[in-house]
Amino acid sequence: MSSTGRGTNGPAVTMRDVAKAAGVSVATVSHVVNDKAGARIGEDARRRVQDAVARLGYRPNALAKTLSQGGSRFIGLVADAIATTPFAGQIIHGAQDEAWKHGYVLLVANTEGDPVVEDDVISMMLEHQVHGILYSTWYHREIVVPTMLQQTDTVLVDCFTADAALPAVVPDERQGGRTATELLLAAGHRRVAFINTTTSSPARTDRLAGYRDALASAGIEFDGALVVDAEPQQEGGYSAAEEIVRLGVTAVFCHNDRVAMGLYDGLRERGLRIPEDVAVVGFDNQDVIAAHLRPPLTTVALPHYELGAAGVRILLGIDAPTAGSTLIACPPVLRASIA
Amino acid sequence: MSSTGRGTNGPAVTMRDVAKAAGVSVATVSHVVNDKAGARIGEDARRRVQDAVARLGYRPNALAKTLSQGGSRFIGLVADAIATTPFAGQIIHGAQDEAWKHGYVLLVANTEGDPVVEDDVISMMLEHQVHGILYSTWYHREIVVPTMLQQTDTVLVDCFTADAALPAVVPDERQGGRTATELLLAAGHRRVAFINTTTSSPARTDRLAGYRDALASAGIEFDGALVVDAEPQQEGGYSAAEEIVRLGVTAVFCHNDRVAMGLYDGLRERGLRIPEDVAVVGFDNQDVIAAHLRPPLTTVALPHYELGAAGVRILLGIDAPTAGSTLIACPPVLRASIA
DNA sequence: CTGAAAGCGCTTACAG
DNA sequence: CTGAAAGCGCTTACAG
Repeated sequence: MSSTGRGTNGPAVTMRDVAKAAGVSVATVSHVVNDKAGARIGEDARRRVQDAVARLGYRPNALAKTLSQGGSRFIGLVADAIATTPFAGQIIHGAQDEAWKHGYVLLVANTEGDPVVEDDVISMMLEHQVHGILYSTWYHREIVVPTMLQQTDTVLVDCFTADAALPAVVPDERQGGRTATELLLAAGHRRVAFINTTTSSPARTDRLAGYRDALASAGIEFDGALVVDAEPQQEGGYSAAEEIVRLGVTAVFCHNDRVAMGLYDGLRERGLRIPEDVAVVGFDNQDVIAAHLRPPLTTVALPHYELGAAGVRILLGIDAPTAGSTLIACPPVLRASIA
Repeated sequence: MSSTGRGTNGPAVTMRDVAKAAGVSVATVSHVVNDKAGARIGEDARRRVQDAVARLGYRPNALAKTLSQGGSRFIGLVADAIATTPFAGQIIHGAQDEAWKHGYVLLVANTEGDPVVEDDVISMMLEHQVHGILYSTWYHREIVVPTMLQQTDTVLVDCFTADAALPAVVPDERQGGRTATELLLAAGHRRVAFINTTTSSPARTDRLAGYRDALASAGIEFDGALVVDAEPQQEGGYSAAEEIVRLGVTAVFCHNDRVAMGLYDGLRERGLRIPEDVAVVGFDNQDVIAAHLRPPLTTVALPHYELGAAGVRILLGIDAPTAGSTLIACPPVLRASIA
């Protein structure tokens, strides 16, 4: 790669070079470089080593260190869709911060859901001696894991298996649904519709349960006519507008922010104002959308960052995995779509 | 991590174990496992090794391999914002696909733009003996790179330095601007407005240049009154609507999709239909937005995937770096917002 | 307080 | 065709 102009790196300086320059053995260098507790090193030798390190620009070879110590400092993170939403990015961000905090480095790989790539990626990670693997999906769902994962510790992030054999950390959809609904109820609304998704998923089931929880707590009878199904995108929300108007509700909880965005459109087209005529709450807190709708959308956040962080905590044994899935709260994000 | 139920991994099986099981030396195992061209291995020995490998479930230790071979198979990718848009994810996706194709693995790290984290991240990568580093930003801009990058080969992705000392690969904003404008011109529009961003950047400068190029080629005189500046989000587009209406244009090129989204709103509010009354074209092809606006937005794509892929190609010396920056085309994405 | 030596799991000339 | 041996850059008992 001469064309790129490689850095000023001659043949890397090793611990032996430092030892020679400092007039000590490599063992001594190793001890001072790593601040070994057990090792009593003379002030003089220590200083000479430190000087040599600085002067030569010595940088330890992490790979060699791993080899001799056994057990690497890698954690693998496999994601199924890194390129479509920021969700995977948030999981990576949370996982990385937590991993770093404990001296671990993330080896991330994107599979786009391809099982063949998935196996390649997992063997790559295994060959790199990862401490364990975080297997993540971009939306909460049940999965069947690649069998190759049995060869290492793994924790599931934003997904889970039917038999709950693997520790999993997922968003608390039910609490999220309850929270969203309560936001509307707290503003005085009594007839609140719920535009749920047509696709079956934990989000569909549990957000509905949360919606019912909130109604029950408020002493409002559940009315099945008030929940309408729609595709989980803008188009779905837009189409649902007519039904929402017909229902004559004053508030609606949307399955996600994209649906809310479509609903805004449909409502506006029918002369309804948000939040004066109808209050709206979304779900996801999707960056490019929620904060920039008119009015800015009150919603409930999907805790992807925390999902990633909690995942590594469990993988490293810092947090104990809950029996079943570990639930992470979906916090409310208040903006202006509720009057 | 016993609580997680570690995989069925006893003390990893090594090449020595395989050698013993196959009744050969480790050298022989190494040769057959790596399919060494030079080495003539008897059919018999080869088979015994392969059997042992399969039977014991041997998996080579990539770290040890790297150590003995020198020069690792890692490429570092530092990103400044992985959690807000899918852009970084697309760069990662492209870089990973290309890296894998050549037997390299990506070590990705997110810095959220923090210089301290940046230095930590780069030293981590250096210690892991990366072959080189891809330094990327989530929007195209001029930067000054961390000096630590001098210690290895690096290529800039979606950013560049003033002195062009480092190879860089960036989107061809000018061509993108021209393409967007031409889409409108080709549909017969003559008075096309341009809502540019208020923030100074290559995108602002070069998309404008492209817009002028297109007009010039079409023999239309540039009219400065037709370019209006707005903040590069929905709010900016919405606010610009009034001016657009006043201008009486039949077409507008928006600095990005988010601006277009806001403009849709503002235009609709004034009773204008898209694309019948005014045709709109965006920029970015932002996943969650562009395809789901009403009508779906015709736009020009930011080639993040290609940026990442081209970056590794240059880093690996497969493609020669262009003097100055390597420009990647921004292709048009046709949908329904142009009549 | 400090060093010689063995070892981590692999590769690679070099012999035979 | 196959193996013994040295070496990659580090760590870690163990001596002294």
